Amino acid sequence: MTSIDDVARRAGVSTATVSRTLSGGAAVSPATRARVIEAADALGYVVSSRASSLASGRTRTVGVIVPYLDRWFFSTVLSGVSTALMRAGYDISLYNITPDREVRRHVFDTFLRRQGVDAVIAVSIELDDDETRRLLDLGLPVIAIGGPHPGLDTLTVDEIGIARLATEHLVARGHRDIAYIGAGAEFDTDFHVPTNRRRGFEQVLAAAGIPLDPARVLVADFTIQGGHRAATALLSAEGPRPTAIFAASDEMAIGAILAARELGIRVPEDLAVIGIDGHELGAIFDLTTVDQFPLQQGERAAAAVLARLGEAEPPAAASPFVLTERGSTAAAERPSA
Amino acid sequence: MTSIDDVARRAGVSTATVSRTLSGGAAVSPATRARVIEAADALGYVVSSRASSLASGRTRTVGVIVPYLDRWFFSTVLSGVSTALMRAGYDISLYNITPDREVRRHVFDTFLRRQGVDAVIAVSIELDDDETRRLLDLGLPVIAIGGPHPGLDTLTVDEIGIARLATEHLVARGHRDIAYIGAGAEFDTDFHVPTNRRRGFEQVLAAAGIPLDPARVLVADFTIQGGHRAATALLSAEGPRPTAIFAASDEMAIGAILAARELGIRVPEDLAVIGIDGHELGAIFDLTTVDQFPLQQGERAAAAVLARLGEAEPPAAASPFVLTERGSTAAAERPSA
DNA sequence: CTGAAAGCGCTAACAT
DNA sequence: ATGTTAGCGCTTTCAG
Repeated sequence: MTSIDDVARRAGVSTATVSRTLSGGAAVSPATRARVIEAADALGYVVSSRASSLASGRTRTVGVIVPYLDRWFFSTVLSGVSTALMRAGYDISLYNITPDREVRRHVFDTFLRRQGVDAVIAVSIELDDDETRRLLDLGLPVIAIGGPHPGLDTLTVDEIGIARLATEHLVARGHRDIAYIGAGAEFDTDFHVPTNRRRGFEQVLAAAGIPLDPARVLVADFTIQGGHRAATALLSAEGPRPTAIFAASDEMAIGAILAARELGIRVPEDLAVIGIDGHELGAIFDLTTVDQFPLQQGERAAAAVLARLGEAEPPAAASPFVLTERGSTAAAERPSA
Repeated sequence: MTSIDDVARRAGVSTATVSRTLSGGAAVSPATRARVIEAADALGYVVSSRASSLASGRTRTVGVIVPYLDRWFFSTVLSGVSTALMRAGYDISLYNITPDREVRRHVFDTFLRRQGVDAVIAVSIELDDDETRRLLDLGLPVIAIGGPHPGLDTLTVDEIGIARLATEHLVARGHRDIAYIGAGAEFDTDFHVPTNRRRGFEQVLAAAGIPLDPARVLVADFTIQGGHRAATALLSAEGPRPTAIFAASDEMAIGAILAARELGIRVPEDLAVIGIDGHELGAIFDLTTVDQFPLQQGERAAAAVLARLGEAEPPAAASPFVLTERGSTAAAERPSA
């Protein structure tokens, strides 16, 4: 391992000058700078970030906490975070926390603290007060995606607005018997379940004077399988069928479409389906969705962190979302009562 | 930030003793040990791993390189790696490399070297000779998943065996006109494309005396969309249709099933479909597959790394795979000529 | 079994 | 503009 001393010796300068040259900041004469760089290149020198960080206090590493690695939304956000952080020359320390309290505490109390990260990004994690405090106690910039997180710097999308947009799309097409698949009234502490989506849904129904039948609100876990299960139950139940389904994630919406197909229910003629997210599979299922650009959310979180670290401009305040209209909500043939 | 000095002072011992106690290794009298631990707990002390690693040379961090973060196989493997490493108290430094040569070099030359990792795990990455050398030059244990990687310690599944198993399943059911969707003859340098799967497929056909029509070999990118596209082309082409499709990944197999459904082709009556991987969506599509347990592959890679670091026993040599039979390959009604 | 002391490789004053 | 000199917080000989 070639060290800074080797470079200094070869360039005929002090280690301080090498450090100054390579860290960019301080003033170094063009001639010396050239010599140092030549020496560093020749020797294939790369700073040891642990030594550097021990001396400087900065690690150029950000801790990223995610609740799931193998679910589309989270891995897409992570992908965005990774790209943006790497571009800025930052390393990422990855922590996949589980619902297990033990594991979570261990991450907050041990991993994060010993590793010495410059900041942390918490992706859609439901934190209790204690955990929030521990995070804050790190004394670092903490950016959370998907709030609300009282006390934390949170990057939110307008969940209510998204849900309203989707619901309005359905209502505008004449649907009055709309089922909702998403988070229930209860709370999932494992990852942040946007109850606000349900709220937006309810607001629009109320505004349109449509009474909400509690039996039309189904709980599922945001996966294709979960949506499939919920929709199968819903669509094969006795009594009148809803004319539309609003799923709080595209994956559940896709599950619902699959369930409908299996039951011989045509989408969109017999049933309109709309989701949220902008999932890459949306196109193949011709799914209308409200895209919330998870990749960009990750990039924005990274940008927010870099801004807090003085490395960049803060990103724009609000995360965008747009309605992507596809075939799953084409005009219904069987408008409801 | 409370440091080792604080703990030493409070326990009335030297910092050396604190270090010895907390690192487990050396002999410390029970009485002192108790005092040290009490002091450390009381102060909420956590070692600074950068200081520790600077002094000891060990970082308890392993670098994990993946080609994709947002594809099921890779994120599932990563999930397994993460779980196992975390359980062992190791941190993970995540590097999502891209096809871009620049980015890749930067990861190998700069990120990995400056960060000071104890080992690296390369998940299904196609490395050229130069990159392999750079990795080896790190002087660290390097475990690759999905080879072959000449020169690297590689965890492989028996790709040929997997493909043979899947193909034999089809042949045993009377299929003689089988299409293959997977890697083409050419090479994808971005991520490791198991050409061996095609080879296993061909071997079984040859053994069964079934000539392989080159038009039956389609190239796709291992995604649902890719499989959908390839299968749509295949199934809507002029001339006789194959009676079975062997897709080199479950995602492509699912894409094929979706394509078949759209074309009104019944699975499995008109078309049998088999995939490889053990994808979580397999059940919902009633897909027969050869499961290769990606989560466990990740865990095994982590175990292999820990073994090389002297932290555990090496995992068993061969990665298991099993045929999971579902409805997509139930007896065909239209046996081919 | 425990302490003293010398670094690990770098950065950041402080000089010059 | 550049060199000198303290450390950063820990581990590890080396003594005792």
